Amino acid sequence: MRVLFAGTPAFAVPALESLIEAGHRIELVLTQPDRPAGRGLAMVPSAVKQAAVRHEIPVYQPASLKDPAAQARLREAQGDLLVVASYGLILPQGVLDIAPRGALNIHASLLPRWRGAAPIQRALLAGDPTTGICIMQMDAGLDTGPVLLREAIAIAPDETAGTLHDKLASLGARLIVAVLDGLGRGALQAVPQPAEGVTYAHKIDKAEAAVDWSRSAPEIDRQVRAFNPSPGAAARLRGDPVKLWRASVLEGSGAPPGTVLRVGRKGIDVACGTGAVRLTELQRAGGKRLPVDAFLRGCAVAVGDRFD
RNA sequence: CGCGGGGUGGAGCAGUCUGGCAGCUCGUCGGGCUCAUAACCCGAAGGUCAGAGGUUCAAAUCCUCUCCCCGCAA
Repeated sequence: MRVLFAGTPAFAVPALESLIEAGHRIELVLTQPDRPAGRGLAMVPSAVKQAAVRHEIPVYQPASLKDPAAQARLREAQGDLLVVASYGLILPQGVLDIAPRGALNIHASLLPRWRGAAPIQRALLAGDPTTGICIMQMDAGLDTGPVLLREAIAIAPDETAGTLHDKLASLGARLIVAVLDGLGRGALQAVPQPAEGVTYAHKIDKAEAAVDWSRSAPEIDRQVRAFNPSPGAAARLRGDPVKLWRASVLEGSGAPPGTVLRVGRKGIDVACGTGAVRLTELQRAGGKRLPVDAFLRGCAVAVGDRFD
């Protein structure tokens, strides 16, 4: 099939590549404009753009798709189908209608739960036992269209946003190829989303990464996992910023939240509002992520110290 | 030119301000001792102090440039 592909971050790359591998012809890749990012604010092309360039596929990076000129450009590409994966721009109806076979979206949740921008992190933060991928037909709403194919996966107890992202990205890649195959044979039926169980996965705000020690240990553990590898659960030890990358939940203590209860090579145990967490991988500003024993060798932490 | 921290035996760090013996906690190797939850004692090996140039009697330390890593911000 002749496909127009719209995507931006790393999540969309496996889908793009498996479509290519399955023999579909990618006429044009839409991705967000290069942005100043990282230290020094150098202009950085999106992960999808980098992949498209590797495969020598034309790339188009309009600032907005409302622009008639942009829509004309899409029409010229003459795709049968538009495939969207984490593109990051709202598609006006005019764009959704641009390909004869419509527009499909790869969404990383079991719709209608976690419609929106950050389904992976939201599922982890909420402590969901499962999540998955839905391939849906796009309509004017935010992730509201009927679902063509869906598959669930379990969220492991030690799952992080990084591991879950990778699993879902490859699942999405597999399912989108399956859907294109099914469409070709007319073998798929779109199922409207249930009205019950709708939740929204709002974009992650950096402030949410700050650890509030008065919360329960399981909540803090989920926060650590949801924000690994980005942006990292942010804590302060004696006033200095420290990122928490790995933790586990322990029984409670009675000490004021944030108090260091024990320090050892197995971890730094810290009291929470309810229960306690054992920190096993952390990072100081300017330093790298370190397992707790290495961390302690260069940064003295004593029982009674406070995280705040 | 967005702001800032950093690169020192295999790991993590101190030492740099104020130039003057290469240091700490571990790891590794050898020995000893008890054989007791991560043991303890003794000893040893292992360093172009990121790289290049400069200042100096003398540079990890001061000056200039380059490379690499990271925190913040976006």
